[in-house]
Amino acid sequence: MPNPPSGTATPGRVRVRFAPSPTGFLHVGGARTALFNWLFARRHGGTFVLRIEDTDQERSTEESVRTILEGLGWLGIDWDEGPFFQSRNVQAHRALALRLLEERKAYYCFCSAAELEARRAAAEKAGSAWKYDRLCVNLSPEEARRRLQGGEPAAVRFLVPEGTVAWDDLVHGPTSFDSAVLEDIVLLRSNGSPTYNLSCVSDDVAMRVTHVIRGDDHISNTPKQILLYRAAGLEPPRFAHLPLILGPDKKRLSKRHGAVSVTEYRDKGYLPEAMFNFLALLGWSPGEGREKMTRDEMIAAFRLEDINKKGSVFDEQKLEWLNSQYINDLAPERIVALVRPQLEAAGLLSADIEEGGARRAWFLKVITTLKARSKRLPDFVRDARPFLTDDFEYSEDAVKRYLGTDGNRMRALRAAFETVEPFTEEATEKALRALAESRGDKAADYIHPLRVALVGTAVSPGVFTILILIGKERALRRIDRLIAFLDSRATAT
RNA sequence: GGCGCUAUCGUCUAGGGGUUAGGACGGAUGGUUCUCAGCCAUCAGACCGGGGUUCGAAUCCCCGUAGCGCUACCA
Repeated sequence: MPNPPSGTATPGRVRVRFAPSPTGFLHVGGARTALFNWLFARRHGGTFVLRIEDTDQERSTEESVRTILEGLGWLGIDWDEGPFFQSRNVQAHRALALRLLEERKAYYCFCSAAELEARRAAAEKAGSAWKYDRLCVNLSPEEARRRLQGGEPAAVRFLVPEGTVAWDDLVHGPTSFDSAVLEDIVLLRSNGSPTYNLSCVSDDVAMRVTHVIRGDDHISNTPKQILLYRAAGLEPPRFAHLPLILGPDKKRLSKRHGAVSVTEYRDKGYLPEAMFNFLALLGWSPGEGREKMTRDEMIAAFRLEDINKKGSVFDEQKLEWLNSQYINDLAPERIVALVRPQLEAAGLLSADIEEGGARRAWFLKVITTLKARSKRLPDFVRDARPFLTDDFEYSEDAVKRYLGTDGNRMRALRAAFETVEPFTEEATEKALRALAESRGDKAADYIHPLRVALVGTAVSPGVFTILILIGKERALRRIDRLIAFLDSRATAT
């Protein structure tokens, strides 16, 4: 049972929302925002609402909605209400704008995009910062109505009142803006569609959102929204602005930094629990140097006050390390279930290693010996290959480093192994070492080529371990194959 | 340009008027050993700069500087 909410929460039930726009995949920044909202809601026994901000009809796609839901689902971030689609609420958004219009807190603006652009260019040329010049602010309602009826298109602008706008940001502390720096923002476009700030406020009110937790690229939208709440006579929610996730160049993480979509990380073989844990630690720390934590531990420890203000670089190496930690905790059965599709795709899946199959137990042993050295799921597929098929090559590196010019040692080893019974790790190791000693060689002179014979690579788990896993019969065949390879090489040169 | 936000090891961070400035990833070295990984041990590595306040500042204040974000009839 988590402790009662700490002082940050306003009284009453916590309601938060994640509001992605479906114009692409779920990127890690968005995922982290969702995650923090989720953690906060769970911590306070509140409600997590999912709202899809699809009002940009040009760029929003259903496919994108699907991948966002898929990404959240993969991470185990579930929502209590929604998904709601913002586009369904445009009537409410418009009604709010119309109400402000009625109360003279907003006004019609007939300036066309081209006129605006011209005036802006002129202002910039003159070296002054451009802000909408309020050309239409004093139009009488009668004149506005007349021009509207005459078919002239008009946008609705919010009349920004004078004064300062301040709020106590839950992560940044007291923050304020002079409203003089704000221009009269467009609420309704000339085609009648609502703009972001209007829709956002309208929906947050409708959904009774108590805490807006979002990226700090929204800090400059916050005063506009607070002003809108005030104009509507509504109490604004609390705001918490999260630091951005950065690429290695300290710029906001984007596609040119490589993978930014959570599904890409899934496909690269990261575990959702590792990704979740890693993302939670980006900008948040529970203190005490805790790194690897369960979801419940994170929920219990989560406090907005502990979120730091500095943007954090996404360090995939650390993600990989965390992932390896999580992989290590996984039961072999779970690992098999996770890599099964890739095994199948690689043509390595056979009935006898499936659940209930004759070699199931054996295969679980293979996975177990591979576990400690695996950082990502595909590592298993790569490393399990020589256990599942004879179809593998000798790596160039292994050949260069460990293969001599003739097969004599391997011939001797093969003969020695042939008589080892039972064929155990201890017995085979003893036989190999005895053989090496009797011939005045080092054990390594046999061990390394043997590894190449067995798995084709210069690196693997302990040779005797894999030797037993592969089994006497197959091992002898593979030694034969290496001898043949060595002999053909000898005659070729 | 305007406005805003930020500033502790390479990276993620803890700490916060008096500390050997702590941990994790990554790096280096050594150990285990048949390789690599793992594991264990050790090491290197930071308070952006300048002024204040103070007996004492990385910590509080101011001023710089730098980085980032926003500056749409996108969200």
